Amino acid sequence: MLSRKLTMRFYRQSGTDLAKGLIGKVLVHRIEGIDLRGRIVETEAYLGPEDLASHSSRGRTKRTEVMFGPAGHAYVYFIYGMYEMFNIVAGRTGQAHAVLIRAAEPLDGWTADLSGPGKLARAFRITRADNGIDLTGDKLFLLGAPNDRPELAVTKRVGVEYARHWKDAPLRFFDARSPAVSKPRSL
DNA sequence: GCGTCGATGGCA
DNA sequence: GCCATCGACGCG
Repeated sequence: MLSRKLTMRFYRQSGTDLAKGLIGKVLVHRIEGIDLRGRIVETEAYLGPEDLASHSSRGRTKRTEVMFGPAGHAYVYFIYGMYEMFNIVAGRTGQAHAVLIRAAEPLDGWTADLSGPGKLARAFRITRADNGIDLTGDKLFLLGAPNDRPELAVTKRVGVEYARHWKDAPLRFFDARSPAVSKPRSL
């Protein structure tokens, strides 16, 4: 089956629906004529300013600016002094929904450990230089996978214990059959 | 196989 | 001071 590039229309779903919908899709980074490719197996949804776990809950700042923009763009930020995190803006413009890509399975015989958001971004060579780029372009983009039928599982998000009543929200999604999912498979 | 902890820098 | 993390280390 021919895989088509995901469109703006697809990215305009709510953060929750996009996070679910991205499981099984293929992430591609075209770099120096080589395509790095991985099958996404784990995501988390962040639901805008009211979501206390989302960076957008602190309002619109230089860092969070792209999250408030149109869907289908990369939001990449730096954390813990050494990791980049790759997110995809979702929903309607101004809604500031986003999906964190947490894990993937490497394709094409690529041997890389993509089990965790820090490791994934590093292996895919995604950095803050990619912040704000349009994911319907030819550099960094996603492909559909028509025959891929992941077994969807849900838990609370990782590392958001500070987020008060949002900390236990069931917004982490993963393919229950994938060995590449990062640590916890239940609450 | 667990829990704990240090690295390391941008951000509000 | 706090982090949407990771890997090294100590335990027994």
